[in-house]
Amino acid sequence: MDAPEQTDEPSLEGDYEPETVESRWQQRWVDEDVYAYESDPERDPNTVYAIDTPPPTVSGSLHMGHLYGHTLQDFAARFQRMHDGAVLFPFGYDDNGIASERLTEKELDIRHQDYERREFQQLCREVCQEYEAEFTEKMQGLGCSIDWNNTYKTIEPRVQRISQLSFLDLYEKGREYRKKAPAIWCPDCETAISQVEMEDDERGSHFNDIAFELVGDDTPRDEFVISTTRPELIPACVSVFVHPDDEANQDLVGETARIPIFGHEVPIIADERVDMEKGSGIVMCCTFGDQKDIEWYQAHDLPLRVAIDESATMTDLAGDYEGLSTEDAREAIVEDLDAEGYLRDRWEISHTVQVHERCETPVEFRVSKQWYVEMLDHKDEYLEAGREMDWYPEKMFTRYKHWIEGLEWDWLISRQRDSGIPFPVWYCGDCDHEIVAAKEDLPVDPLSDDPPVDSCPECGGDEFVPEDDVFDTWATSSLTPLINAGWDWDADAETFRMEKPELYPFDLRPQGHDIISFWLFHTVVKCYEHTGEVPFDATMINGHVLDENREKMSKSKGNIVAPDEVLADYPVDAVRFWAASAAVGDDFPYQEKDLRAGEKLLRKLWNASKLVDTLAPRDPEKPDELEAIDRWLLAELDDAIEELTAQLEDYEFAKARDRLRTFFWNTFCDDYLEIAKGREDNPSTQYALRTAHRTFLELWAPFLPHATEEIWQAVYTDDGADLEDSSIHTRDWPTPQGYEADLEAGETAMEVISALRRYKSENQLPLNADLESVSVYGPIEGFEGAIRNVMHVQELTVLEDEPEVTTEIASIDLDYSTLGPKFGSKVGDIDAGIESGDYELDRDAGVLRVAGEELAADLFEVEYERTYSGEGEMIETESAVVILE
RNA sequence: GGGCUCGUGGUCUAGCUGGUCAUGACGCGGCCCUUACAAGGCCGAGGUCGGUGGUUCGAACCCGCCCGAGCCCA
Repeated sequence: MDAPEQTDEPSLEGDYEPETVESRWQQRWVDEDVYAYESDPERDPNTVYAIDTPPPTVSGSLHMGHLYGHTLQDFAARFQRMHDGAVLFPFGYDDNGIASERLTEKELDIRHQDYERREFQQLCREVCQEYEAEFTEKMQGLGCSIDWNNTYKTIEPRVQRISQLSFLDLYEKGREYRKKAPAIWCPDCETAISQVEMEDDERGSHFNDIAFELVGDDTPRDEFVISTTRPELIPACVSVFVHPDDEANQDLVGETARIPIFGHEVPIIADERVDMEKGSGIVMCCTFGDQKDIEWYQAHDLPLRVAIDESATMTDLAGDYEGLSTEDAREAIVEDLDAEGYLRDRWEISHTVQVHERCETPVEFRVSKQWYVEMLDHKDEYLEAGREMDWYPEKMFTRYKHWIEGLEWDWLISRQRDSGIPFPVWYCGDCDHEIVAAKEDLPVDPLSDDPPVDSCPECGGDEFVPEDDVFDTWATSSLTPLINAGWDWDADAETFRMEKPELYPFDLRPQGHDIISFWLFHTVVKCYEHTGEVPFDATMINGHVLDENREKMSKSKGNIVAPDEVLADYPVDAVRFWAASAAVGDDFPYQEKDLRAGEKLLRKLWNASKLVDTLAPRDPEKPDELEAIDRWLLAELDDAIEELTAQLEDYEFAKARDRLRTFFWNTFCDDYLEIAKGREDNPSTQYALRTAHRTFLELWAPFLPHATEEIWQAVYTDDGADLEDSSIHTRDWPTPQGYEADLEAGETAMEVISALRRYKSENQLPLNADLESVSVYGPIEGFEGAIRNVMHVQELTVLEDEPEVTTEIASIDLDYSTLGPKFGSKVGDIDAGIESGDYELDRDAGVLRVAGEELAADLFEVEYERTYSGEGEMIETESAVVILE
């Protein structure tokens, strides 16, 4: 076999070679800025389509989720670019955070603690650059129409400035506060973390039954037993709870208990949050064992007893156990309880504990000073904002709704970490007064920079303590629309303004369904508070890519499919065709056979293009009058354009894909092209062929950008034309041209053709075998030539009258949709009457009498069975009768 | 434990504002080299629409319960 020839120029020669074609176009699209967005603040926002893209963590590898998510966005971007003009499809790199911190330490063999934060961040930026470049290359290999001139990195100073501006704005609006409150805490990382960063893990442990004595003389009993997995928390015990319906233990309510070993006394309180099924039904409440302890602490105004410090070491409250780790203290306390007779039982269990997802350390709940964004008082507004957006699919709105309705805590935004974007805040060393940075100074790092004042405006003190916390990563990720629109503080005008106001609100927020409650929700909160506007017109929720067996891909299962491997075997366009197969929002499996279907389509498109090229000149004259068959094709094409446009506007990519494939493959290739082969010198057909072919390329362009570009450039552009103008992707989306045709006749003709094909197939005749004489009874006016030609019919007769047949009633079809409401429960009797033949058909009156009722003509249809008694063989189709002799 | 979503031939799916032969693709079997494409074309087989109870003249579709899967939150 010959080596495939390197094709540097687009051409229709030979077979389609995606491996050379696809990379060539990817390169040229980027090099020649085909997808560049030019901002014009004066532009009408309605003519700009802007996508707020998700910023992937670039130090990680590209996975199928990236590929799928961006491909969906690209369908929308490419369609909108053709349909409605300017499109912004930006790209964001998320490398602000612990992942890049670790990466930098590893890469440079350093510890971040040895550097000033600002210096270390500079090192991070340098290290991340390589990863960004690599990620960019991989993304460009997906063929998405991203504008690579419009990118942002969450680690860059511009983004730091916006993040800090956001903090200042919310602070000034009174939407943020610093408060001592319980927070989820990782004792290994020594930071507060959010709920999102926790995960469940199954761990071995022990249940310990511990006896508590009652205090006082006249007590209902001497002692009771509680069960706990965390005996080291008994020095932190602040109360004991009993369920109000727990009759067996009701006598304890109102009494006072003494804590063994430590001796302090706590009240016994009734509360319905007690789980009566667990252990003795009596539970201790500590500072803090779990989230329920926090609820109780808040609900019953309990005191704090902090026995565990930020590094999971016992405090002085733990008396003799001070300085021990929680684990050592647990063992020591159990031993001592046992020695003193308080330990009544102990057995091994396995249970779920909540651990920090990053280091797998079990979390603690600690009281510390943290920054919060107030949210609970604006829940209604955020819900309303969600309602104002269009949701694709609509059903996903309920997730957002339930999330907001279930919110119980304000948003904790401070993290005790080294890497990240610092809070632009200092505190007065004397009075703890909060001093925030001046907007024009941002970005600042309080660890390196001085506060904007010389003395505390509150007490006059001149010592300042820098805040060393950094923002939660979502505090920055939730600003992507503002980053993309260039939101900033205008010091002269003393107001916030956007560099590209025409983009905001954005047209589309794409989202995985798993992070609706984080990314989308937090973005709505932030942008709404800053601008008073809902940041998105619409949100498109994408599902997850599962493995061949419909299971979630995960490293531990080892069932991950890497995009690199897929793209090594299949053309990008075939992968895109697969990506378009699922309804937006549904999870769907990776299936290799679907990729083969895409490959077949590319081959079909290529081969059909070659055929069209041999049948018609590239730019034929438009004839004054089109013939019926050609007008029919173009009228059908008009219908397809109309439907596809509506589907793509509604993000119904799967429907659009199937509609277009069916029309292209079955109607155009199987029906029309076969007919056109016999009409190659006909100017009407030549014109229709070219019009349809150009239109098909345009309609396919959002789905199959590489193949359509290759064919378009090979056939319809002049050499050396500027790609920005000549690319198929910058053309106008097709609109219906108003072709009128006898669609019924076209449809009937196609039925006749397929009936003849079936006849040949069933009689094992070649499809190009001659048929001597064929008669047709049915509306095929204008299509006689086409039928004769494509089916090789020597003599075609159109019958004026129905052929000689003896007819017999085969069945009577009822129109149940009107019959049902009209006759209700009589329908059963009517059915039975027809079934048994017990009815009377009055042809003169046009009515059917059955079961004592009279049905008008519009309620039923009589189907006849025809028996042909003439010469030859009769074939019936939906709307025609065909006779072969 | 709570909420949301999903369950349709061997596989992936359409249909789900109720109307009676349930759509298409892949796979499978048979036939056909026809003025692009045999990696094509034509024909065919294959379904208790997860189970169950109900509403209705009529349920894949609406409602209840159960089973299974996924996501989110406890």
